[in-house]
Amino acid sequence: MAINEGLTIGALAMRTGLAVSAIRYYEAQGLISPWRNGGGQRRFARADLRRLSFVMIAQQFGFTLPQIRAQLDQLPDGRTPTKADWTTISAGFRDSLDARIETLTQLRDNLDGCIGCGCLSLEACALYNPKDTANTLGKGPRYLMGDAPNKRAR
Amino acid sequence: MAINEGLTIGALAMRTGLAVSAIRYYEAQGLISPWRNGGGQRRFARADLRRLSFVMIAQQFGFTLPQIRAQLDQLPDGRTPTKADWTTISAGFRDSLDARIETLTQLRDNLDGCIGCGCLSLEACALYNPKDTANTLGKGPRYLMGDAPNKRAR
DNA sequence: GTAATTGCTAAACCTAACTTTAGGTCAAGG
DNA sequence: CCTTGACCTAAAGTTAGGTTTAGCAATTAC
Repeated sequence: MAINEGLTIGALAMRTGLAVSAIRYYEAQGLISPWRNGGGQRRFARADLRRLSFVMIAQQFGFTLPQIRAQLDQLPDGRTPTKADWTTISAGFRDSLDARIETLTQLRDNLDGCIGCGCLSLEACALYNPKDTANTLGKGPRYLMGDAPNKRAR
Repeated sequence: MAINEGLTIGALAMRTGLAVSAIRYYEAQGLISPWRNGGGQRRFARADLRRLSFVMIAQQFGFTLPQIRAQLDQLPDGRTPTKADWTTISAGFRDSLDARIETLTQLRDNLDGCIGCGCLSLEACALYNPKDTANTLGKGPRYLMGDAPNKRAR
């Protein structure tokens, strides 16, 4: 009943909407670092609410957990992050998001051309060499263009 | 050496850039239906080049294989698809892509607001209730909002 | 003081979209 | 004919991002 002992994992789960198991998983991935109480149970700082919020938003933006971790690692070490700290790392979203929107828009415009010409064929279609790597994120044939892990390297 | 016996899987792989294993997998998923030669090997129609092109583009757009299959199933049954057939099913892309661009744009605009106010907190941030389901596609905590498979339904 | 919650760990399971492996078969060149 | 390279199947492995299960410990409520 001590006032400042931190949040339990259940409380954090309720506040964030995340599953308890997800929070434990995020800890395993280094996204949060709770301390332990006398009985070995996790206790979380209130600032972790915000950290998890950041994680959830970043996921909607398509970032992977390692990428999100990299962002979070830029937060100040010893002290609780300030509003300004969060604003700084959030700004990175803006750029990434702009880039993704532009990529999609280009894709759409290429498609417009293709629908117009009816091509959709390997030889002629601009869609086959989109210069972005948006599709590398877990979708599609993963070793498309020469990044096979050990092909012929045996 | 017969001229019109169809493409081998290796030839198709080379022409599309896909791995042989991926092509077999696509057949298992019902995306293509090669016939077999006397020795039991797969032989593909030239139209399958275009089918696979379609698959690859659709993946870049974020469609799942079942969704792509559904699109392909709309192609005419007995005959080789015409330019017009392809144009028709490609048009569906356009709508989907427009929708995704708009979703991302809204997300970005919400973020702008959040960066401005510095909130990024659960209580106040508009980002926590984005009405789209873009994030349901294999990312993030999958059973966030009451669609748990058998929770408490035991 | 004891029962019901809640928490703990480790390991297994899940999905999508493939790849890899193992153990054979087919086809083409010399 | 015989070797080499392309092909075959079935099953297991891979990655990301978690969930589920099992068996046990700590907290909280009465």
